Amino acid sequence: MTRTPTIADVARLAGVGKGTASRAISGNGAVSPETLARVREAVAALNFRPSNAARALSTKRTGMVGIYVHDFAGDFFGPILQAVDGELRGANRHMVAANGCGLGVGAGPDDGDARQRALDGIRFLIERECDGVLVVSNALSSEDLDMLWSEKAPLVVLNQTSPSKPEHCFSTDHELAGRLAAHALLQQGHRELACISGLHTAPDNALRMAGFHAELAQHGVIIPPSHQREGQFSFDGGHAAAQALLAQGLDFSALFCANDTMAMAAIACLGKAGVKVPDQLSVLGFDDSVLARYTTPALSTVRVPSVDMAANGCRFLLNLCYGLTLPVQREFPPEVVWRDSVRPGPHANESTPAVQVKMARKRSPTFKA
Amino acid sequence: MTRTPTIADVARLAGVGKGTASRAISGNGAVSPETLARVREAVAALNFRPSNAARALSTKRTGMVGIYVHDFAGDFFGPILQAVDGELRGANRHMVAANGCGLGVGAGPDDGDARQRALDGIRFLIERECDGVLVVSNALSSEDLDMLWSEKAPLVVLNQTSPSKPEHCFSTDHELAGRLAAHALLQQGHRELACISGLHTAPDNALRMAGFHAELAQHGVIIPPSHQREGQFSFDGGHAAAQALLAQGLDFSALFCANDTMAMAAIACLGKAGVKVPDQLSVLGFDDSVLARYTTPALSTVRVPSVDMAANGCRFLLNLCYGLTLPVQREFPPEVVWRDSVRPGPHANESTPAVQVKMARKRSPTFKA
DNA sequence: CTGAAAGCGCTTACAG
DNA sequence: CTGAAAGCGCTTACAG
Repeated sequence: MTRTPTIADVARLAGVGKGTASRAISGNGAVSPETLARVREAVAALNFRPSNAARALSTKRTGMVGIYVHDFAGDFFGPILQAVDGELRGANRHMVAANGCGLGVGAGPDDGDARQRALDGIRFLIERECDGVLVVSNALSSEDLDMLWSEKAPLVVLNQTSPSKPEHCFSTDHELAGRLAAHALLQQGHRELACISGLHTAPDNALRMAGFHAELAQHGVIIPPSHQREGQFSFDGGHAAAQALLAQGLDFSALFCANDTMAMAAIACLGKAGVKVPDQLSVLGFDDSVLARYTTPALSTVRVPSVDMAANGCRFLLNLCYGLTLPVQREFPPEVVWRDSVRPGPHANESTPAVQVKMARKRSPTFKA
Repeated sequence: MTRTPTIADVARLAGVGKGTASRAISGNGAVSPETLARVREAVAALNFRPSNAARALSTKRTGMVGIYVHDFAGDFFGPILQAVDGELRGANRHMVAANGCGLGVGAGPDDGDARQRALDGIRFLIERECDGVLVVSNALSSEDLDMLWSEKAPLVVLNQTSPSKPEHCFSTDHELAGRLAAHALLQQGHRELACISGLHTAPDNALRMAGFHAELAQHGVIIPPSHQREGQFSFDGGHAAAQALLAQGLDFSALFCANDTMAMAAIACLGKAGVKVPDQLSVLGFDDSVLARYTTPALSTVRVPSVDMAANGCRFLLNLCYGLTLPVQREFPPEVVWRDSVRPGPHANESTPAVQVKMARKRSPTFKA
């Protein structure tokens, strides 16, 4: 017969009941050693693979967990997907991914609003019967998350926190990270600054920039509105923002970009305009993505451990969905990494202002695993 | 009741049989307009969503198609995943992705061999009951593909061709693309060259480099072995290769890199070493990935329409698996795109050699859609 | 056009 | 420890 074998075939060949075969194969329920061996033999002989659909129907678990990201391209998401897929396969589950961009042939990345696309993408995953879903989006409010948390699939959010379910959120301290960025620039003697922020609607961006400006203000430096631009976290946006900044004249010695993608584009723009980085202008990135080591010059940046964050969030979800007890960790401290794009600035010889960055560090509360 | 509604609930509420409700909901089979309306109402009232698991069990289709890529990160794969996901969602199917890197927590990208990981990843997708699978790998031989094609799920391969099932392969003409690269450099007056190839085991790399060298040879230029390095298509590899090249002295005027990732890393390496691109050295990339516009200087490169390729391959698979008739196209001509990293070389004033690149262009045979 | 019934391939109480 | 039976929620011949 050419038909794919079912568990009934296995049972028959092994000379046992279907129930026993099932228990032997799935490992749920006791079977005698001899029976187990016979069933195993039959499985091997027939090259039997249990049907996931049938299993899903009777157990009400599909073994798949979904992940929603805004976008599959980009240096930020790739490594996260990689990490999640790794964890899942390690746990013998699998990943189904959705993103907020592709919704049919004609849809470009920008039609419809990002929030609705995120909601749709996540619901798609839930309707497809994922046992749990991971979301990394910056278009969702706390209320949106609350709504999502009331649906049937367990959901953990990455790169964002929410007061209502802090234990389901895995994020770095973006505010602290922003302070670290400010501190880095100040410490190098820069006080005339410009910055390119990400999407103004994104919570991580808001926290990051708030921390950045707060730390600056604490040391008496403020950035005039004309020197604050928004670059939507994209290459194009970063490039345009840098261009606009440049058009006003180069009366600042350092530029902070809210992610490495924009920093790379800014450097490209600067290069084209003939301004040397870091000789004439220092630029500091954010994320420490794969790009950062290989821009020209190599990017100094503040690193956030996004891969760890994703891996741990995923393990937490796995524990939640399948009753596992994988180790999960909740601290993902940002840190600045120095490469070649930031040089000492005009105020480098003044006494470095004392910084209280460390104060801002707070231990996160302990949760039941 | 808080139980999720089943089709039986819908049927009861609509006052019809389960079979009728099923026909009305799925659209398979005729139903009278009135019945249809009543069923629709019931569906809406109960917020009914059919169970995919149950459907899969009876129809033997899961509605998911798998895609295997070596790696989720990287500027090449991201846009491909994006395109495939878009096509699939447009067709109301969904994507499950696997990659060759993550196989459990401890596994790094380099343990085990790439071929085995590709085979495992693809089988994983098949066992998970994907209705079809898309593969983009450069670690598989024609024999491997033949073996895979004998398994149950229809499989289409991207970025590679195979003689046994050409209609199931969607690729650009890598050999021609390599010729184009050579032509571009020659035409700009470069005759002393160096190159960084990708993985030597990868078919696309082999074709590309063969075309490159063949075209060069046709015009009397050959690259000494010392000036040919291998960079595994990665940032790190490209950087190391550039470093090795530089260590030998700068006796060449242009460098060809077999992908943009390596080109970006090479530029970074060059920059660190104080050699100016393109003033002292021209560099030509390959792919025209998202990075190419934003390196410093912006990268001249040969573009391969990988997104089109992925989208069309996916549509072909969709047609195959679900009997659809989506339009599919099979020509993905490479072309060189000029930006700022290549400048006229020392032989720019000599008569440009006549190039026969166009000859190499061949129409692909026509297949039944 | 419609309903009743069988079946898809597993798992899981329930008896023994 | 094991078998027989019912059930998971759909779809699809089969009659009518």
